[in-house]
Amino acid sequence: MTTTRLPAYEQVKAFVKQQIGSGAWRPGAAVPSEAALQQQFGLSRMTVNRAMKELAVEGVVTRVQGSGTVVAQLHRISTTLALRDIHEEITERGHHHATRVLAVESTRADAGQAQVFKLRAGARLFHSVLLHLADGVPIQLEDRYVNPAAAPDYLGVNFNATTPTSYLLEHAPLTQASYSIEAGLAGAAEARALAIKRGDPVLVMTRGTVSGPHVASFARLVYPGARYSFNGTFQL
Amino acid sequence: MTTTRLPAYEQVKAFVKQQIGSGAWRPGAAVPSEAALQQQFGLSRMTVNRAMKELAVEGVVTRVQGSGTVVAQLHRISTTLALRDIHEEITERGHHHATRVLAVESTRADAGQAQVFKLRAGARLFHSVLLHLADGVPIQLEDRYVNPAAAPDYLGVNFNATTPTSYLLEHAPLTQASYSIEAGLAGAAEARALAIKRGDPVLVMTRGTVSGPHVASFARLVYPGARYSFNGTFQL
DNA sequence: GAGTGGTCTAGACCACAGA
DNA sequence: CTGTGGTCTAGACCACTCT
Repeated sequence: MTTTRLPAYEQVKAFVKQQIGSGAWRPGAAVPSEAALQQQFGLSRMTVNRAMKELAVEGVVTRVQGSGTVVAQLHRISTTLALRDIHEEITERGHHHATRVLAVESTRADAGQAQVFKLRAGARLFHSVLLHLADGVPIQLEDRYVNPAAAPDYLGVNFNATTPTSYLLEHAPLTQASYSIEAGLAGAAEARALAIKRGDPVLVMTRGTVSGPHVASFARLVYPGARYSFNGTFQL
Repeated sequence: MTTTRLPAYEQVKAFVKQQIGSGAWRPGAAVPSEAALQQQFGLSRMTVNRAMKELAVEGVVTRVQGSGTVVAQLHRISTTLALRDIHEEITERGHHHATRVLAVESTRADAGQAQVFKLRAGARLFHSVLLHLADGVPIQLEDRYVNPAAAPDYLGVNFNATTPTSYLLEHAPLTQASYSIEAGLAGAAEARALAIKRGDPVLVMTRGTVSGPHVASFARLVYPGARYSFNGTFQL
């Protein structure tokens, strides 16, 4: 056998997806109740329930307790955008990752930073500026501020051996994060670091992380627009 | 009671997350087996299993059959980037959405398009160019090619009443999609349409969809960099 | 009240990893 | 072989919606 036998709940999921994909069940249409599917497949309700629950999580169907299950109105084309460690991302694609440390220092929070980190203005903040290269080509400029309370030894880290992302995940367990992706133009300093021209397009990701009680870190990640893109796929 | 009692499996999940979040269980550390948690909480194995299974899906822990469960090495900061219908997205934020139809026409596939759509060069393709506005401000320029086999009546659609995304999801059930997000510079035509200056930064999303046997559609969505960003959050 | 999904139990058998 | 997670059953009670 080349095809391993699928678990029962996967067969139910496949059946439902096939009905939807073929257009037989249109968005908004009712999906058979768990009891009906139970009969049809000769399975226990727990198994059918698992299948439908997973389809609901995937956004394929919408379930309302007491009412029923319907084919999701707008199939959310939702993919998981994984915000991964740049080192992992580069090496996984078979390239060589190197880091150039441009600055590692202790600074004082200005008014805006103080608000973001929920500290008072003038509080100590760690600051690092790193350039990440894939096979020698600049791919990400990482400008990061770190809350000393969350990672007291941050300034002593050897960033040629560990990335800030990796170090922080290890030492300041992540409880919350948010990101934003925008387009921008390279400023003079950014252009110089990334080896592009001033005014060239760049992708800017701003990322904030919370670790327990602390706002741990804020990073501005600048990617050369011509050399980097975020990609993803979605499968029904 | 302001706090509703949490389901048992949610309590188990919360406990595990709390242990990880507080740093008590570090990445790579073993998580108690299902049997142990079953004892500790006085629950059936199915319930404990559900909790751990969901944590695995969320990327909080890694499970290996026969081996055990460990705290995930790098907490994937993975959020679902939902590629939603622009109309939904704008109205949900309380703004008014309007569409300006710049072109709706039938064209012939050039070599590149033919390859993408898996058609022969010269085959018929539908083409639409729309400008989406939020409260009168241009927010997305949508340049889209559609496979007539997937949506024969595409040219007859009233795009002031329905967006192409919405129409296609309705008439060509989605089975697969892929996207790419890049930074670019506005060209002359794009700048004019979006009411920005030539050379201003733009976010460019390229999106392809497959519906059953057909490559259904390819769209190039251009957002003014200063007025749009992709955002997301992650919660442990 | 009938029908639906949400949760939970106390068992069971299996596939797989590691000693 | 023991311990682990993966799957599955045949019941059960509950919360909710709709009529």
